[in-house]
Amino acid sequence: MNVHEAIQCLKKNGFKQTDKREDMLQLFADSDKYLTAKDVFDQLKEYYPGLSFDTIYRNLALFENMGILEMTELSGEKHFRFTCAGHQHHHHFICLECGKTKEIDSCPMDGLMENLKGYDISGHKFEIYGRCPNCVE
Amino acid sequence: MNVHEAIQCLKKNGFKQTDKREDMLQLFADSDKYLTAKDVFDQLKEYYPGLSFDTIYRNLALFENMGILEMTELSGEKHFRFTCAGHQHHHHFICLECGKTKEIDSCPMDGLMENLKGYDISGHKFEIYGRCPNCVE
DNA sequence: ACGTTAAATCGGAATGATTCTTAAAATTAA
DNA sequence: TTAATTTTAAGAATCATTCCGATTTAACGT
Ligand SMILES: [Mn+2]
Ligand SMILES: [Mn+2]
Ligand SMILES: [Zn+2]
Ligand SMILES: [Zn+2]
Repeated sequence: MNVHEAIQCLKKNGFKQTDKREDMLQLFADSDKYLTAKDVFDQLKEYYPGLSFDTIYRNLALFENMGILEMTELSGEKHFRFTCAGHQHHHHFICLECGKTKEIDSCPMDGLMENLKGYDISGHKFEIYGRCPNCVE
Repeated sequence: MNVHEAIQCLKKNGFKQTDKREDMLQLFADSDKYLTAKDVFDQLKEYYPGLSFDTIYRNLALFENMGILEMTELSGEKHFRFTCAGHQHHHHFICLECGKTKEIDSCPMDGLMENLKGYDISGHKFEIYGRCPNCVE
């Protein structure tokens, strides 16, 4: 998924193409990082002086609903990143300093379902936290 | 860890034994569930009509600092449960309806460290979400 | 190009969980 | 009994997020 595909996805579902949406998506496309609403706001604010937080939150929620962004909650804040696509289900190491991620290709759910008969599984979360080599120096 | 041990842990560190602390701990000891501050408040409120939210939050934070409770954040709210001890590191299935947990004895970090050379790993989270057999009916 | 309309944005107010304050009253540990 | 800690009270503050009414804009048909 890239910015262009994301925009097409929006239009296909009756949502409008706006400069702010494009710029928000471009931010994520460029970064491979988990960003908070504030991160996004701060970066777009330079180009859109009158920017409202509502616009950020509304669009982040929209993008998440559309499957364009994926979200995780870290220390009480929602963090978003471009949805990983193109290969199989996987998980992430997340740098708590810069938000950068590294893919973990295995999924701990593999071979675990037989232990959970009778349970209705709606989701799972596997994340590794720390500092990436860059942030370690 | 049980209520008695938790109380000893508190006293050893200069904190006092109070009825409310005992009752809070007993709630967790009895339930094997993740509870929110509100859950705890609502249950204790019956016995302590003048109970303050401040007391709940203060003691939950204290218990967490002491390692008596463990915490996870689910949809923006802190959830606490009695710290699992007595056997090796493990993870949990968490029922999103009633908070009940089931132990998952494997850890997805096993054999994963060689993929993360150069990373400084400070933690990880593996949780499975859904409905427990009781809540499925 | 123009008008219509639904969608998007803005600015600010509201929300909800949590934390913090200060002072007085209650409880605990010695 | 005394001193230290805990709790209450009542509230204010914080912070991320959501909601609202008014205004602007993108998309579509003419
Ligand atoms: Mn990925
Ligand atoms: Mn356990
Ligand atoms: Zn980093
Ligand atoms: Zn359940």
